[in-house]
Amino acid sequence: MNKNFDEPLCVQCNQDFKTIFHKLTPEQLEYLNNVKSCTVVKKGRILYEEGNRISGIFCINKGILKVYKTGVEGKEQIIKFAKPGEVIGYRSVINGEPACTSVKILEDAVLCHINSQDLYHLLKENAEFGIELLQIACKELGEANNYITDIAQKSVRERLAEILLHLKDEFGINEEGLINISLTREELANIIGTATESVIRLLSEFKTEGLIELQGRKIKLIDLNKIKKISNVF
Amino acid sequence: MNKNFDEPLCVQCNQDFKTIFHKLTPEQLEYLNNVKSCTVVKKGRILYEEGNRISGIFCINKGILKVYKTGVEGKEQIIKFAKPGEVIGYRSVINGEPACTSVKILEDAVLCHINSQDLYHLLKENAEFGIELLQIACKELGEANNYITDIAQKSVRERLAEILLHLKDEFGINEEGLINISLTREELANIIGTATESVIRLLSEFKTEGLIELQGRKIKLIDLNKIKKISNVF
DNA sequence: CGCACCGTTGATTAAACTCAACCTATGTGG
DNA sequence: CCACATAGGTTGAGTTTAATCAACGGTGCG
Repeated sequence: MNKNFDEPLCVQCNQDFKTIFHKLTPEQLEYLNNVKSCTVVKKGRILYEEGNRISGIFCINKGILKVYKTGVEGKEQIIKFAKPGEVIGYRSVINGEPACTSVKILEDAVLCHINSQDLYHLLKENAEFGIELLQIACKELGEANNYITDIAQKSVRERLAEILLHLKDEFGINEEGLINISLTREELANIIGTATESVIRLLSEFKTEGLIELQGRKIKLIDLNKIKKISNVF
Repeated sequence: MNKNFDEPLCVQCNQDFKTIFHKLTPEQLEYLNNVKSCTVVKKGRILYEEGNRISGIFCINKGILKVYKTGVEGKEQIIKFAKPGEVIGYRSVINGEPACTSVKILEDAVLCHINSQDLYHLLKENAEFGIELLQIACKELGEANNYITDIAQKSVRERLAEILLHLKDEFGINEEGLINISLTREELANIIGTATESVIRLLSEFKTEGLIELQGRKIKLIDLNKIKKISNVF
């Protein structure tokens, strides 16, 4: 962990990304700024693993994180990605349980750690903040429920189309129209719950059908309407 | 909606089931008792449907409810069951969104409705209560994440074994050892995300293998260890 | 250079879905 | 009271989807 960098200020970060902390009073935000501790974490590092006890939550100032579970025979299931402005680890902290997911850094990150006690201090002092966190949890819960229904009912082809649309919405596209996240074929497979080979085959099908363009790990969506149609979302 | 019955008292219900309200002060519990409105709802009735605006949450005093989403081509995906002491609908209320699930009464129920405003009143007055609700949401979120991993990675056989164990844990067994919930084969299929016929075939396989006994819709688990082994949970 | 990781393609296999038929119990209306 | 409709349960056959297995090429790195 490297400390030779400019620690982000909570006030600034909160403005840039609209975090869960935006209902804090200026004094509370200042408190948060004092108690947090920031670190730079390099791509490829594992932040924590399923089963670890974690001492607090992480607020992301920079980078992209992969949150995943390890299922049958070590196969990874990606639960979500986290990006600047988002917090991870709150589920375990709130329930006082070991982490139920592992977290890996996909892109060099700046993370701020907030101790459980400090988090609870804020939660008890400011009910609005609690409601804010509750809203985040409920949003994730809704997404999880949607995803359960998708995996249970849709074909791999439908799910891949849907995930491509999600990734575009979540990470946006660059000047060339490529989605701003680099995932291996295996990672794509581990989001939608299929085999790597199936993803490869479907991607090249999509490509020959003129729906997408591929540049290594970067994907460009060409025919959004057809992709939407395939994905079966309304 | 029938009003000719003894409305449950929040104090009593809270003792019997340890609800999310157990961190309320006696005064707040009395407040809750005054603002809630109770109804008897018969088996088979639909409480609300996906897309409906709901005006508050429901606390279950009696009965069993099925919470489900409607997926591709109208196929139902069961998200969870709710039983006495639990609350439903909070996700939509907290996020100010229409319901993302439908709810059907599986067994005659007594439900208490709490308005959004009254809920928010309590949330703002008592931060501990907010944390309590947050804990429920986080617990459900953890379960949902587990379930995503299961559906994505396990076979139908494994999932059926797992669900049977879950149902036993959640609803318990009667004097004869039968699990205390009656589900159609189709409903079982709609939990694990498979076809009705597959459930039927697997149940009769389990039966011939001596793992379970069947009495209509009631199921008795005989060889717990083997079922656990099949389910792949540790 | 040689190893490790990733991506790709083909062939084969297995799991599970779909379709169809039929049975039973239950309830309804004439 | 019977005839019929409905819903749920079961079984078999055939088909489809996607997983698995295997081989191979490219790339980057110590």
